[in-house]
Amino acid sequence: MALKYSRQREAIKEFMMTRKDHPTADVVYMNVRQEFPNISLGTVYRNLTLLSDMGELLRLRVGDGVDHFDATTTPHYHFICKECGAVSDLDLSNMQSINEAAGKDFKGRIDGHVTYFYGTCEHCLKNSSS
Amino acid sequence: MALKYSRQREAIKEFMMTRKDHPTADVVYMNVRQEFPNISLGTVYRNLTLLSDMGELLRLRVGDGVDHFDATTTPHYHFICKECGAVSDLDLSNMQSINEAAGKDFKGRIDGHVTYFYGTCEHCLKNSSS
DNA sequence: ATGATATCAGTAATCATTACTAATTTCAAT
DNA sequence: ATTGAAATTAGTAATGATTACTGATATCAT
Repeated sequence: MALKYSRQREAIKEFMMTRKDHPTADVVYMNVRQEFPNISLGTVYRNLTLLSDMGELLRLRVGDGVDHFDATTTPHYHFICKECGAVSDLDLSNMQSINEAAGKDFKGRIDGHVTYFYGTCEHCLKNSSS
Repeated sequence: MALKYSRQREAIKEFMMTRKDHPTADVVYMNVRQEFPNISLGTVYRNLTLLSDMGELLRLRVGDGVDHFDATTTPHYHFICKECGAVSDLDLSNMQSINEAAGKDFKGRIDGHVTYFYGTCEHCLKNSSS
């Protein structure tokens, strides 16, 4: 029941802290394998899920069919490039007001929202003009 | 290349028009089977994808791991109940302004956004108070 | 009617993720 | 330091949603 220390979990956590590009489980796996060559993908998934459940990570479902993970747990918004699929952070303050706007004329209770912005990233804009 | 009529596709389209609860492929399958007992799940998926690609349906990835489909293609927002998973429409006008707000200090181009509101639906609120 | 081709039913394959199991690691109590 | 219960792991199998394949059938312009 009690949580026990594990080197693998610590390595996953540390790797996530170094990344701001919201990697997928597979990317985490490939990278942590450099330190733990025998780590299994299941261990990566289990720990990413555990850390997400504990609130130390965010699990992002950006609509590409693969889960992304984010070590920045303070509320913020994300941008997804339609060209390359890259996920990046947006500098946009929390829009609590839209919860209330959505709650007008709605019978249930609205606790929060998830917003993803879509478009073309800086890098792909440059490439398409070539 | 040219699109040909098919009874199955028409039945799927008609079924989708009668529903406002954003059914999954499996739900469509179970229902259309009453009229076409031999229809296959692959046919349902292929047509739902085709109709989505043509813009006659919306494919919603609400974060529960299963795609939902929506015959209302005019822009609107959705609510997902955390208790029962039901997906419903919200009467909320389009918030184009948040695209511009998000675009401040952002180097790429933002074309649009997807927002899902989460909470507890009217029905589950009633049940939890028992 | 006929022929080209889009679509179908049925089934197999794919892909991300989760579950299972025997072996290993952690860690509190001795 | 040793022990032993419980958590964690590596490896692999299973799951579930979706897509791809294939030979047969339906559509439709000629």
